[in-house]
Amino acid sequence: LAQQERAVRTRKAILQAAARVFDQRGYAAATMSEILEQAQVTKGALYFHFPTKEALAGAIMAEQQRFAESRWPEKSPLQQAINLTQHVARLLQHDYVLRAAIRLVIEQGSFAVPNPAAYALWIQRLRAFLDEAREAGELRPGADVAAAAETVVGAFTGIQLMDQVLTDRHDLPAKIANLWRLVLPGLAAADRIPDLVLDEESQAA
Amino acid sequence: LAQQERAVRTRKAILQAAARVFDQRGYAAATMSEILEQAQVTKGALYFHFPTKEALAGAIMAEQQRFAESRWPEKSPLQQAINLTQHVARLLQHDYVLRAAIRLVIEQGSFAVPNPAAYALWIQRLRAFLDEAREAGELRPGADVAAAAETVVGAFTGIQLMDQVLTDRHDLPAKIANLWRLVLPGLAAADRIPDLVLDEESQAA
Amino acid sequence: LAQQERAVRTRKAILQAAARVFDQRGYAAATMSEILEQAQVTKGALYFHFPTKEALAGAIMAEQQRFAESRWPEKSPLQQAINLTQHVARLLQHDYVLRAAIRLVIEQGSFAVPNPAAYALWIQRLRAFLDEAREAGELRPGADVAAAAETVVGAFTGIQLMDQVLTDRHDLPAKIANLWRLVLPGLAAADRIPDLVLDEESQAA
Amino acid sequence: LAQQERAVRTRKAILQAAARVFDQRGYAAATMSEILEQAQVTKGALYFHFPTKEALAGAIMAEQQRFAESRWPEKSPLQQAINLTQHVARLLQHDYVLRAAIRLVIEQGSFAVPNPAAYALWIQRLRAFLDEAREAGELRPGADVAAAAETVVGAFTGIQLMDQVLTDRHDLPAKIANLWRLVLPGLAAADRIPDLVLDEESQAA
DNA sequence: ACTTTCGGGACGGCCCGTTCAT
DNA sequence: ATGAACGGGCCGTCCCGAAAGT
Repeated sequence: LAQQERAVRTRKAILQAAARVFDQRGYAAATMSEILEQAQVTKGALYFHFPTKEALAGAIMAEQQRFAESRWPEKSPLQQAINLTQHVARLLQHDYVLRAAIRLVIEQGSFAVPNPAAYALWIQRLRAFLDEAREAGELRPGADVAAAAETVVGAFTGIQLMDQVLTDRHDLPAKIANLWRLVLPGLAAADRIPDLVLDEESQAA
Repeated sequence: LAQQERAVRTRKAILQAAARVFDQRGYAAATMSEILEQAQVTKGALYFHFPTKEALAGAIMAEQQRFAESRWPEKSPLQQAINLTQHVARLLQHDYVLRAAIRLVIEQGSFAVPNPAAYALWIQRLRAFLDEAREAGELRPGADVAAAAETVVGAFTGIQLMDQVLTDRHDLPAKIANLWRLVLPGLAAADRIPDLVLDEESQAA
Repeated sequence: LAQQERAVRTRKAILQAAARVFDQRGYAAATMSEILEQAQVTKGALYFHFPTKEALAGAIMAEQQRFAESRWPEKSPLQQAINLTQHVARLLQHDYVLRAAIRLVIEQGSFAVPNPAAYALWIQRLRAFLDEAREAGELRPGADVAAAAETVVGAFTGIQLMDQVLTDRHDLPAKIANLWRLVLPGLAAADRIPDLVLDEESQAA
Repeated sequence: LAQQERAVRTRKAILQAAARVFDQRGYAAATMSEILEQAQVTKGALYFHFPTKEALAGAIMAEQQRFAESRWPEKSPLQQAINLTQHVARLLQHDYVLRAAIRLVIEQGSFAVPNPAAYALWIQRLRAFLDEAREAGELRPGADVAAAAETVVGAFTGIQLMDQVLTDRHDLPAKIANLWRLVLPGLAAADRIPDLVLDEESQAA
């Protein structure tokens, strides 16, 4: 049992080191050696926990689920949709596992059979909020909920990618706020827009 | 001089083969051997034209410029902005060089010093149209042109990426039309929106 | 631990194969592939023990130390100096590691920062004998011990090199005897010279 | 004819560039590209004058002959032998072609069939002086002229090599003077030694 | 159950000496 | 004398197993 505790620690160390390396280099350019080194673990240990490089990448992509589950009670559904994206935006600035997960999802096709599930997860999550919002009368009459959810998820992905090159993701929340500002008139009922908080951070400041 | 013509052909063959491979595999997983094979060219020929793998990637990224220059006369500036994105969307479905260029720009950071210029090129192009649109009174009063240009470029990048996994880019033009549909209410003067053609293709159909 | 015994064997096999190849081809023209082949070892094994070609060369040069330590009791110091050179001369005819070590030391400057230590080792060793000889009254009054040690080491290096081309080192001991014959009148007390054995081998014959 | 003049210049430029590169890197590590670059000549030009790398090395080794021919009138033969070595020693400090020639001769065996002629040239030259010296009564009675000539050439080779690592050949003439100082008592008639100048340079100072 | 040392071997990018059509 | 092409080979690294110990 003491054994197992160590094993858990080892596994975690590997996962985090791998996340760091995958995030920086991408799947193909990441090397097991660098991961070993950063995790302070030997080859044998790593291959006991993860039989192949691909398995390691898979484990990291799976971690993504954890992030999609956050929820904030009693807010308006539309605000919750916004909050979800801003929450993720902020996590992306520091959390290596999430960063790696997203990068790996994007690169998927190059090292494994592409799996839409990863995108679908976020699209559904967002769509659920938008459906609630429609029932709550927060949406503009003609809004296409399915299209909007998909568009926002795609847009988020790209903006975050671009911002990484442009500002190393320093102002990602602001960029996401811009996205919502541009999109809300086409999505939300006009009278609800003023109440929505697009960026909690700048709010606090 | 006849010689040089052959050289030009060789260079082109290499560039296209490289584009195909980079597009499919990404920079790191692409191998010079596969490029050689697809280009039907020998190692010596390749390394005469491009001293390193990185140089080859650079040359492909540079080709991007060519695509950004298209222009359609006499249309409204806003329509031109839309057309630009739709033009690129359609090219992306078939043109390997453009596909590779975009993929390489995204992956940049992993094999070279990240260079914002590539994004900046498209942002400026789009912004120029929006500025014209403002002067032509096509924009909604409060619209932030700079933010919109950046947002649209980022969004386009991500949507195209997502659509590659979801539908192998089969309905990319439709997805881009969705983007504009969602965004135009926040950007354009309300009375101009009905006149804009979001997707020429479906129009033709 | 049983494993480690195999590792020791592997390492030795590599070192000896490398010595053979370095001796024959020189550093630059030696290829890792030929070393692998001669050592009957795979690349993985080799690169586990020696991370680079340079490291392998370094390890061989280090082996040199071992050879400089031989000593023969109760003889006159001058005789010991002679014996040292003749011992090395004879080893050079058959011991690949020593041969390679010397060749690599000579070529040093072309693949690493030149390191005088290798020469210094032999110069000091010889000089120690000469110092003892002086105290034992074996030297000619005006003899410059420092210069002589250096000169003899340099001369030995060159003669061995030349003899390799001329006779494949078959008569190296005789050539070294010639060196001493020429040099002793300028170095040793005249009455001691007749007692010195310049070449044990021809003696035995 | 103007053509031919240019050809001569080109050939010379190649030879000197090659000398520089061979001297620094040795035969195997020298590359035709670096030679091309330093000679400011194109591939075609080089391969017109020298069909292979080996031919180029051969041409440089042949240049050596030129250096062995120097002669100084009216001096004692023994002094001329000394002067020859000192002359070469000083040339070695600056003349790339001579340096390269000697290095290539030493490395010969690795890229061509070893050819004793290169050593023989110098040995004979030196021996001729010593034979004259014997007739002039300058030698010690029992001196073995053949052995001495060979020994000195070998010694010179080694000392120059060692001094390159130790002092980048800065004090090579002094080292060669040391060699003669050590060797003369075994070679020359005792009463002639004081008149010999071992190192003109230090003499001048 | 977990970890380490040592090894296996395919392949990676690249450069090298050289030739050939012009 | 040139620019373009040739293709073999170089060093090193990569992902991974196997055998043994803890």
